[in-house]
Amino acid sequence: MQFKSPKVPQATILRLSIYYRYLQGLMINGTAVVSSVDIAQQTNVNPAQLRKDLSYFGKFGVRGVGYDVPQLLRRLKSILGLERERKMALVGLTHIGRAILQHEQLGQKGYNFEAVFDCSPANVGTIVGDGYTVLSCDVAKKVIAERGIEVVVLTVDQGHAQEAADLFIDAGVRAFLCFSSTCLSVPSDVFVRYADFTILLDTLTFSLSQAQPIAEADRSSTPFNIPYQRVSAAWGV
Amino acid sequence: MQFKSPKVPQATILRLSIYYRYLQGLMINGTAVVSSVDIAQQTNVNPAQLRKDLSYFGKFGVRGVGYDVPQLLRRLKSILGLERERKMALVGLTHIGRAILQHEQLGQKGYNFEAVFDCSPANVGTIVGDGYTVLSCDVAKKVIAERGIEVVVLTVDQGHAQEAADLFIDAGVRAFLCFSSTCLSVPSDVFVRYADFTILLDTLTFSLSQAQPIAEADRSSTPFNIPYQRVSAAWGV
DNA sequence: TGGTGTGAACAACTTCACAGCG
DNA sequence: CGCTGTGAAGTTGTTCACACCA
Repeated sequence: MQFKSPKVPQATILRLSIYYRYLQGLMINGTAVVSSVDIAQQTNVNPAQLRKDLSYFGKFGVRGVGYDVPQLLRRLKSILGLERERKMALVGLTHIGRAILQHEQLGQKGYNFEAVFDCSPANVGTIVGDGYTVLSCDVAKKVIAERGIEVVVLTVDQGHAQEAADLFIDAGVRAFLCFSSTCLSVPSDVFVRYADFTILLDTLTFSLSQAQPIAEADRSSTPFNIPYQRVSAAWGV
Repeated sequence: MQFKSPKVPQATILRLSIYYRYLQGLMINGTAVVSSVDIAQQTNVNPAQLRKDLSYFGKFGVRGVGYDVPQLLRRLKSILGLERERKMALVGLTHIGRAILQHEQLGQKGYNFEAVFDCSPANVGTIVGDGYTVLSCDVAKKVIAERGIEVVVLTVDQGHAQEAADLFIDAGVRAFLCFSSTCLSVPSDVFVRYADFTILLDTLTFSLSQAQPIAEADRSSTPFNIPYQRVSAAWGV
């Protein structure tokens, strides 16, 4: 069944993940069938958008009826590559790093930490979270290879992100979730996603200051003309 | 100096915030002048993109020279609405919530927590982080108004996000940074940004599974044709 | 000369509108 | 009759290429 594989927008993948979460909820409360309009409403998306998103990957629904929840869930799981568990490492014992280690939902979703690294000698050897012994970055290459780690969650201190990324790229890691506000420079076969929420705060601040045009004083700033909010925007754009 | 104010892409605001961070770094190490090519390289953006982004808001550079770092910083600060400090509240004492409270960079950037709320009676009244007394959600309306809180960081447990959002919308809050994976349903004058990094992990997983087309077995999945990586994509799209 | 500013060309993404089918 | 699936139309966003100016 070879599709002619038209280009899949990046934003589609993001939305697929959002649909997936909503469907998991439906599954739990026993809903069997759902329409594109319903999913779309609950995920702040245009119904046609949802159908188009799915259409990139095949046909999933029944005309006049809707989508079978368990079946669509399985298909999405397969598309997103979530059938296999993913082995991750956390690098950098910051506050956020420690919090992420304790995030129960990650395990439920098939994301498991196999190692925790930190470069500060004070932390190496201590035990954190659910019984992880903190490893030195010196053994990165060995441990990454031995434990088959594919994804690194980078929660190092400001300014050490690039250095750490280089180290783990050298160790063979090709996927990074980066929480610092530095932009990483990486080879083109390495994937990076940025999760620095202070950037999102800035966009909120911008929206707020546009919304209440003149606060107190001179503000010669024209209220700039911003297009309507789209879903992808709320997610970092 | 009334601009004709053409539409500003949402993605532009995001990038402005990223440029801002890079310029702060330049400022600290004393660089006086910078070119669009340099900023663009360090932020993984096309130089024309950077210039276009700025052009929505005026003219900032000197032809043949580049941009004056302190001056551009000031202008960006003004555009993003960062001149005034922003009062925030944190809602939900989860692990991530506690970590964010301790995030030093927020204060440096003008984002200050004025209150911490939690609905669990076990937490109310305890002291967390830098001396915050945890407040009950019952007093939300009063406290929000009294302290002039504009932004709520929502770190409640899965499933309580909508409920909490409704409560604080009623209390007058118009900007939310939401860490749970639920999509909120809010009036059109309320701004929401989502910071659920598990969605980003899913997009990483997708990319990984596309990159190594056939892992072990049957996988009838065609390697879908994904367009090149763009900056906004790495930020959640 | 060298780097900005920008209209115009291009590319990506979203929405419409309706055909098609259960 | 209702809801999916999808080409075509429309909209938004990015890149090019070059005029312009210190």
